[in-house]
Amino acid sequence: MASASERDGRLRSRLIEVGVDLVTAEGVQALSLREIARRAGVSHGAPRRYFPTHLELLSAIARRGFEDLASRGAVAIGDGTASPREQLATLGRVYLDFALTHRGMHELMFRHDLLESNTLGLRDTSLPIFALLTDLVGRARPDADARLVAGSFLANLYGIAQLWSWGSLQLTTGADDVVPLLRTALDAHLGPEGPEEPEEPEGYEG
Amino acid sequence: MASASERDGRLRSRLIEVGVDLVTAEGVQALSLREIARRAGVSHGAPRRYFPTHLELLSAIARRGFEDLASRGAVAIGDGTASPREQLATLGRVYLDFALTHRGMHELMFRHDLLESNTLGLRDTSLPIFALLTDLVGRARPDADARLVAGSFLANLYGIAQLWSWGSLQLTTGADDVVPLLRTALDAHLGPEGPEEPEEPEGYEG
DNA sequence: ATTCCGAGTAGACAGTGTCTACCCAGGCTT
DNA sequence: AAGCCTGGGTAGACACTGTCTACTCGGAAT
Repeated sequence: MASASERDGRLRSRLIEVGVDLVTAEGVQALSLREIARRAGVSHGAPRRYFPTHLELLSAIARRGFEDLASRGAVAIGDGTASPREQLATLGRVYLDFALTHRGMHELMFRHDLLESNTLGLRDTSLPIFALLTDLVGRARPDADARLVAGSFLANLYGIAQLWSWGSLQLTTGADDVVPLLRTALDAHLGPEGPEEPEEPEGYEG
Repeated sequence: MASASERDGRLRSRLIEVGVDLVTAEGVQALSLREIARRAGVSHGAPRRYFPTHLELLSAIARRGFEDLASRGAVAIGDGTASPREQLATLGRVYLDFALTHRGMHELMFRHDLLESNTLGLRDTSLPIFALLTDLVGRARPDADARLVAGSFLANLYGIAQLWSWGSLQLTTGADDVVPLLRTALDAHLGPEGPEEPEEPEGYEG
């Protein structure tokens, strides 16, 4: 029986689950170490056995968010037979939808102190995502430096998620959903929407 | 003598200055209410006379950051005779430079809890900036919806500042400065760099 | 049967933001 | 001129936080 491995991380995964629920329901400021322990039904010192510091517990919760997001992306992409542009549009929509419906988790995922400490292993999580983006961009725009365009596009998505989530863009654009902004970012980085085949690159020497 | 107005806000502005220095020197986590009061040489209850809550003091400090950034932008723009694209490039460079050399302040300025509470009056600060951006974008790209493009471009700049500041892009792009990314974002939203005169817009009637 | 050890408890400590009672000098009224 | 009032600051309390440390206890291994 799996009693060993089961009990090894029983409280550990329970803490993470409680944290995920808590940040989803009440936001990132509710994620105090003691509150998580309380809701998990253990004393405030118990988490220390598995997470030496509060930050490491938060990192584990944030990583769950990244895994969740990556899985949603994978599901939406499917077998990956759609055009690169369509896949990028799908990924962008999935990401923005996730960011706006899981605001607390999204905020947690991109906290500076989490990202800057490598305890999260976050770079390992984000690198394949960035590689996928770079590949798609490279296929959609073979004329450009795919890493630069993919980086700028990723930053664009992130910025839209942030500015939109705190309402800085709703007032100014007057729109009631984020899709036009996503389309604008896509058009900007991939060129205006070609119907099927990509337009011939100008000034591109093969 | 201006004793009345002087003494009225003497401690108030002192607290803000201490906060600005502190966040610049030691980062946003050093901005505890009590630490600011300590460095200002007053008791921990004194700030409450001017800032009913810690958040309002932080907001006042952040607003100083916005004013500083806006003034740098205005200086860099000068009389505004340069081309819209050049002005946008200048503003982008000023913003990214500010964000990367004043990381603590930049982080404070865009904290969710500050932006979401209107105590800051931040929207009043950011609206004219966005209006300027929209105007410049509208002149640089008369064919497009200026609000959408300006919003996406602003989000792009913000995202680049964030992702770059925590190192998610250095590793992947391999570059050692942020200028290529800025150029990529500019090219994306304003079209590839025309030498002097803007290239004729395609499919533009009128 | 005894020893040992992992896992969790409980208390202490320094630090935080907020609240409240107090205090005191300066200007006002009377 | 005497007394009051009030703005501006002090100081202590309170609940809460993250971390550290001493401890307990049940079950497994020797």
